[in-house]
Parts: sequence; structure tokens; C-alpha cells
Amino acid sequence: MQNTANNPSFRIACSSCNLRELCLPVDLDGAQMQRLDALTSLKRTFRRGEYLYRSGEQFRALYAIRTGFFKTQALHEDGREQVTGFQMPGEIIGMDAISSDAHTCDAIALDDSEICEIPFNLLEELSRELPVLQRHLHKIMSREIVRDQGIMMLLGSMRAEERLAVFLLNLSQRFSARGYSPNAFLLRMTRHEIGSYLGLKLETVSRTFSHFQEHGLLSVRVREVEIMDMLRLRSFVGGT
Amino acid sequence: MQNTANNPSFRIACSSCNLRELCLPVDLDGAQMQRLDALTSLKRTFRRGEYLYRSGEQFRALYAIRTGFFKTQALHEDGREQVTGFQMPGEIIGMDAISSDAHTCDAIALDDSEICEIPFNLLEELSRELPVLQRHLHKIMSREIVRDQGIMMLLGSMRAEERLAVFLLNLSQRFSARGYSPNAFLLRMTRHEIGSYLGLKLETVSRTFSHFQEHGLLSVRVREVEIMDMLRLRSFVGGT
DNA sequence: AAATGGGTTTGATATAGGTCAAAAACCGTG
DNA sequence: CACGGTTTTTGACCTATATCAAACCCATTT
Repeated sequence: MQNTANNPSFRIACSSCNLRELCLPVDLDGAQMQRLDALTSLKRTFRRGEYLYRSGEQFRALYAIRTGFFKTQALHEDGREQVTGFQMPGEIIGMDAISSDAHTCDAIALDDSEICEIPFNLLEELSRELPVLQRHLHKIMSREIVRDQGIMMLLGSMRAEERLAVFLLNLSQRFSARGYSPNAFLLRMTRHEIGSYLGLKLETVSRTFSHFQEHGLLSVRVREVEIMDMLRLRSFVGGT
Repeated sequence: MQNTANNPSFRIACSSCNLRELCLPVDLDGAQMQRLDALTSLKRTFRRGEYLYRSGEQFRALYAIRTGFFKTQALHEDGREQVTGFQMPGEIIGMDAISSDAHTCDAIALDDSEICEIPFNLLEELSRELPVLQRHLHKIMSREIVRDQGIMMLLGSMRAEERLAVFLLNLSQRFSARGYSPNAFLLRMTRHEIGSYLGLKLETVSRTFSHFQEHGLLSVRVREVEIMDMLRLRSFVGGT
């Protein structure tokens, strides 16, 4: 599949973007803000299934998700692939590529999506002049490191039920931070993708959903999830 | 245990450090180099078992390891802990702490060790003036992200033998990069710590070492490892 | 309305790795 | 160099999750 629209048709600037608090919450004056706007002016849209970037492609920019939903997946030499994350609006991806100047994973839209492209050399340039932007960039990268270490913990020492509970609570919290219900949401990914992310087979994911439902923790109808008992779901993590 | 020596006794400057190529391989002129030297002038030594930092402590600096060996471990609320990495000379740790201004894991010396402390605000300041330093900092952080994703892959989709093989090959490669033999080395960590890192129980680690030995891939005498058949060990990864 | 096909659920069975336990090896210290 | 604690090895058994297989569901196409 191809990227359908490279036309920077509509130009929602950072200064007027409703995701600012999540994406680049830095305190800049008018002139500085204008420079940031200039940096991120290139928007692109993607249809479900399209690649934002592919492993091996040359690194040029970070990407801020404006709308939609993405997954990133790493490919092993031997063909095995693993989902390394699911990204939603306000989140920034592509930082893995800085170290080698080439992307180390694929990013694929799970929904029709729109992104802001942030050319990295320009971002570096601007962050040399704006310490608060510099610090924010470092925080974003550090946050990614912390996130990954959380997943290492999950994969290394949690049982299937805990993993799925952590996953759902994390989604819930992120939807909530974006103004959506923390209790009811639509999964954008398949059981296979969830399993790949959580280090489980799709059957185990499906069974664990069923368990949760039997125990009245939530109700699932395929992609629709409603968390019925958030507290008990939380207590699953690190408990029993 | 306490930090025994805060005395910045001996001042090996970056400019004359034999780890430069690994640690901060940036191309600076004399004056610039001097400023970098000033930045990293505080050295500290640690005895085996001592903490370099603890989870929750305020973030002030990154640390470059000069000699010795460290582990980092994350603690879950519920008491579970997991080793998130083993670090050796030339490697820089502490980047997880940038995002929240507090360390999110413990760093513990597994050997008598020496580190260079790099105050982060000064590093940011200098990297605003020296683009090559700025880029290098970004690369180091990005490398950490890539490393973590490799571990996610390992934990999410490899069997015990593959995990241990990957672990040993990685150590081998890093020892080799530091001028030590890639074939024979001493493990600085316990079976328990290896298991924690690899998402396995210590008994499984021990058994897997024994398997490898039975198959003539390597010889182990507790902490001493000698890789006898590097190729076959490599072929274990992603194979069979 | 039937056919197609990807995704999901559920069941039956297999297995890698975990758990429990005991012995052996190792290491620092007195 | 003997002692006590820690670490490692090995064995026997158990369990969570994988694997294999079939049925089902739902959206789209014919």
C-alpha cells in the first residue's frame, strides 16, 4: 500500500493544536512558537494498513501522531516479528532510528491516521536555541526508555492475566488522557497483535479475555471492550 | 552499603581516556575538549555491592562507567524486581531518570568500579553549543531504546536456549570491543541475576548452561565461560 | 442470499519451563 | 583450613501456556 496523501493540505499549527499538552507542552513565546510551527508544518495522512516508515529506511524525521492509531513492529532476521508498541494521538515515534540513522522497526497505521512530520536536524537546531524544547525532547526519549523497561518487566515476570490487565489499564489511561472514556473503548488491533506485543499467543489472549469476562471484570464483544470493575482489574496486577 | 570514595582522587580526562571511542567519540577541538573534560571531572569509586543510585533518588547526572561492572534493576510496586541491564566500561547509564527527574531503577556495582559523573544540566548546556555532542547524546539515548527493544524481542519470543545464547554472544561482543577475548570471560553476575534479566528462573539458566556444555558449545565452570563453538552458538539464535 | 476469508473462540493435548527439594561447590572470614 | 552462608547443580514433578484443530462470527463480495 502507498501513502495516499502527501499534500500538506491543512496546516494545524502546534500553537493551535489540541494535543499540545500531550505532544510538545513547552512554554514558548509567540516568536518561538512560530518557529516550532514551521518545523512541524508537514502533515501527512495514512489509510489503515499503510506504512509510516519501514525498517531500514533512512532516518530523517520524528513523527507526531495527530489522529488515528499506529503500531510499531520489529523484525528479526529470521522472520519473526514482534509488535513493540501501539501509538495514539499526541505520541511521538521514530526515536529508535536516531542511533543508526535508519529505522529499526516498521510503523503501520491501524486506522486512518494523520501525522506531523518533524525533521530531526531542524528539531535539533531549534532545541539548541530553546532549552525548554531541548529538555522536552530529552524527556520524550527518556520516557520511551522507561516505557520499554516497563514492558521488559511485563514480559519477563508477569503471567498472562497480569499482562493483559496491564495492557488494558494502560490503554484505558491513555484514552482517558485524551478525553475518551476510560471504561469503554474499541481495540484497534487484532488478538494476534496484542499477543505479539504481550509475548503471548493469540489463543491465550482470547482465552484471557474470556476469563476476565466470566469473572465480571469486563465485557468484550470482539473489538469492543468495556471495563466493568476497574479496581479488581487493577488488583490483578501484581496480585494473586 | 555506602559509597566509599567521593574523592575525585585521580582525574583521567575524557581527552586522554582510553574509552573515548566507546563512550563519547565526538570530534572536538582542543578548547571544546577541555570543556568536556571539565564536565566529567568528578570520578567516584564503588565497591562490589554498592549502589550508584537508587530508584526514587533525584536525577542530577548521567554516569559513564570507567572500570568495573554494574547491573540496573527495576522494582515493581509489589516487590518483584527485574534486572534491566548489565553495564560495562564505556557505557553510560541513568537516562531513564530524565523523564521524571527521578531515577526509575537501581544501579548496583557487581565489581569494584569507577565512574565519571556527568551533571546533566551541564551536559545539556554544552551540547547546545556543540552540535556533534548534542547528536551524540541523542544517539546514546536512541541506542538505549533500540537495546531495550531487542530485549523485548528476546523476552517476548525466544526460548530459553536462544535467550541465553543471545546473552552470551552479546557479552562476548562487548568484551571483544573492549579488547578482551570474545571467547573466554568471567561472568560477573549470578545465575539468579542472569535469569532475572532473561525472564527465566535460575535453575533454567543453570540447566541451559549445562545443555550447552553437553553439546560442546561452551565450557562453564560456574562463573568462567569459554565459548568453544561460536558459530553453532550463533546458529542457535533464531534456529532449530 | 450464498460464498469467501480474515479474525476469533473454544476444546483437547503437549511441552517448555517453573517449582520444590536436596546435595554439591564455592567463597569469604575468623 | 575449617566454618557458615551463598550460589550452583541436578532430579522429580507440576502447571501455565503453546500447539493443533475445529467451529464460529462478521464484513464484504458475488
